[in-house]
This record gives sequence, C-alpha cells and structure tokens, in this order.
Amino acid sequence: MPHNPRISLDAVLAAARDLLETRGAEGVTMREVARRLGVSAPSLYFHVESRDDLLRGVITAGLRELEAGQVAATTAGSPGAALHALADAYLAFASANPALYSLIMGPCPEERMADGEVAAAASAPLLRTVGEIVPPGRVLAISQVFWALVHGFTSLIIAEQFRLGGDPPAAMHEAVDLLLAGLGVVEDPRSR
Amino acid sequence: MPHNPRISLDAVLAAARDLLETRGAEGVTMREVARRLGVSAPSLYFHVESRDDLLRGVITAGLRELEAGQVAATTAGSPGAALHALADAYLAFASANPALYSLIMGPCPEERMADGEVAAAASAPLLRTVGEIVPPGRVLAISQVFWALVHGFTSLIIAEQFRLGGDPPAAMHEAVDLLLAGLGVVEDPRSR
DNA sequence: ACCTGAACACCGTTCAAGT
DNA sequence: ACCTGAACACCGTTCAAGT
Repeated sequence: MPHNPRISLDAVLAAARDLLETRGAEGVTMREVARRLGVSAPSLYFHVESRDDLLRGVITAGLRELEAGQVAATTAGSPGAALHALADAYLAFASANPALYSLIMGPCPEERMADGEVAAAASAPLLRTVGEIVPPGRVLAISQVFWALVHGFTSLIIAEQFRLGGDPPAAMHEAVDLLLAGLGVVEDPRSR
Repeated sequence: MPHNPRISLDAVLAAARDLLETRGAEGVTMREVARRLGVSAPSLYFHVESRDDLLRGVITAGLRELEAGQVAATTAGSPGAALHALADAYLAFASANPALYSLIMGPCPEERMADGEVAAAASAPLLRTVGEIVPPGRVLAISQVFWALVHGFTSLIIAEQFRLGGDPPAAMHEAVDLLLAGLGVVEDPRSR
C-alpha cells in the first residue's frame, strides 16, 4: 500500500527558491534542499529528475510571477505610461528576487531552460503595449529594444556593476523617454 | 635551492579560460585546470589564492581585452558612428567569449570582483564619446543608458533568450539611432 | 509509492612531507 | 620555492533494500 508522501514538488521548489536567494545558485544543492525538508537527498529524485530539472521548476515559477507583475503594470494609462510601469514592475521583481532573476535570464544548459510558452507569456504585455505605438511590422524589433534596455539596467543594477555612481533607475526611465521621443510618440498630457 | 616553476600564473589563467569557454563556468575546477597543466591540484595554490581568485584573474584579463576593443572602436568618425562601432565591438567580444562575458557582467561574490579601475578603463571610451554629444552633467546618465542598452542586447543574445526571432543585432543598432534621435543629435552626413 | 543508507565519482582546500 | 599524496568535508546521482 502506498505511503503518504512526506514532501511534495511544491515543497521542494519552495525550499530551493529560499536557498537560491539566501545562498546563491551554487548554494542550491540537492543535499541541502533535502536537509531543509527533513529528508534524505535521494528522496528528491521522486519529485524532480535532476538538479537542473529542479532549477527549471524554480525558473518557471519565477517567470510566471514576473508575468503577473507585467500584466498588472498595463492596467491603465497611455502606452507611454504603461511602458514606464512595465519597466518599474520588471525592476521591482528582479530587485526582490535577484538570484532568481539572474538564473532566469542568464545562460543555462538546455535541461534547465523554461518552456518557450512561459517565457512568451511574460513578454506578452510588453508586445501588446508596443503594438499600440508602432506599426505591426515593427512590434517585435521595438519590443526587443525596450526589453534589452530594461533588462540591461536591471541586470547591471542587481549585479552591482554600475560602479561610477549616478542614479541607474532614474537613467532607465530617462532612456524610456528618449526611445519614445525617438519613435515620435507624443503623449496626451491628460493620460499621464 | 629554488626549483624552476613548472607552471606560471599566465598558464593557469589560460587553462582556466579555455575550460571556461569549452565547459562553462562550472567546468572550471581546480582539479581539471591542474590536470590540463600536468600538475596536481594543490600546486595551483602557489599561483592563485583560491578558485574565486583564479576567476577574478580571468575576469580581469577579459575586461582588458574588452577595453582594447572599445578603444579601437573610437578611432574615427562622428560620435554617432563611434557609438555604433562601440556597440559592434562590445557584441563582438561577447559573441567570441560568451561564457567569459557572462562571468564578467554577472553577479559574483566579492572575492571574484575585478578592480574598479579595470572596469572603469573598459567604459572610458564610451564616456568619452558620450561626452561629445551631451553636456557634462548628463554624461554619466546617458553613458549608463547606452551601456545598459548594448549590454542588454548582448547578454540576451548570448544567453539565447530572444526566442521570438527577429534580428536582435539589427534591433540594437536601431535602438542606438532611436536614442540619438531622442537626444536630438543630428549627424553630419559626411562623417558617417 | 516513497524513503533510506551505502556507494561511486566527483569537488575545493589544507597540510605534512619531499626536493 | 614549488610540488606531491593523503586527507577532510563536501557535491550529484544510482541502487539495493526496506515499509
């Protein structure tokens, strides 16, 4: 007769995520995750296929959270205001989960890569917003521009690579405005 | 009487860098570096303090190479042309050394972080170029904007995160032009 | 079905011992 | 001064054995 499982996939993912932010990606070891769950390391293999599979689960959950924040950021306002809100929500997620964000966006082995659908869902709000200010044929390229800009600031901020000072988050918003100006987007003052 | 050293710091760094690109950051183990040099692992500790110290050496050498490419990119042309050339050189370095680039720009423990001076030297060509198109008080912020943009494209390209297609390098150059347009920079056609 | 302990092939690092 | 082998405390993963 079957036993009651002592741990669940969700519990494994939660323990791994906790470890990720407190000890970094290298600190997420099968043995330490198991230790925190009061179980032996081999037990984890009944719930995940490997360490990479575990990290893939953590990444997928993180992407869905990022997506939720992006969706929430587009609820109101002009396209320009929405782009600023999207940038804020993006940076906020990464600042709250720096190690997770680095894991999501960094290079990784194929086995660790999240489904394309989950990644696509996270970028849908941006594509939709950009679709309101440029013709269809330019949406992908301009969305990539905004994503690269915001990801660039975000990843350099959380990696503490802006070592000359300044105010990087403010510069990020300046950059969004510069791009909007370059695109010839004129905002209706009432909607901002 | 002293022995002739069988390995040098340079040899250790070269072996580590080779391993970094062929097997990834996790593949750079003290034991494998030593194996490639025909020496035992503990011998490495006569040339580096720790694995983090070894990686710091690799990062520092990489930053100097990146700097050389950035310096070379600013030899001629208008500021706008120079910014495009800087972006190209930056992406070219990262494409040729993706694992090294990720190591340089990613988050890392304090012990692995390169000297601020070396990092500053790599960004000097960009700051100098931006200084030609914006007033002194805006140089830092606008330089951060260009850096974030180019780093954003570069890191997402080498991490294979642009999964919706398009032509990211072309979009990067479009973005540079959008920023220049947003800044109101009008290029002299003869210099481009 | 789920969990365990033992085992295997790895790590980074330390250290006494050699030359 | 530089290198070694042995050792310590770790890894991910497999597997026979238990319930």
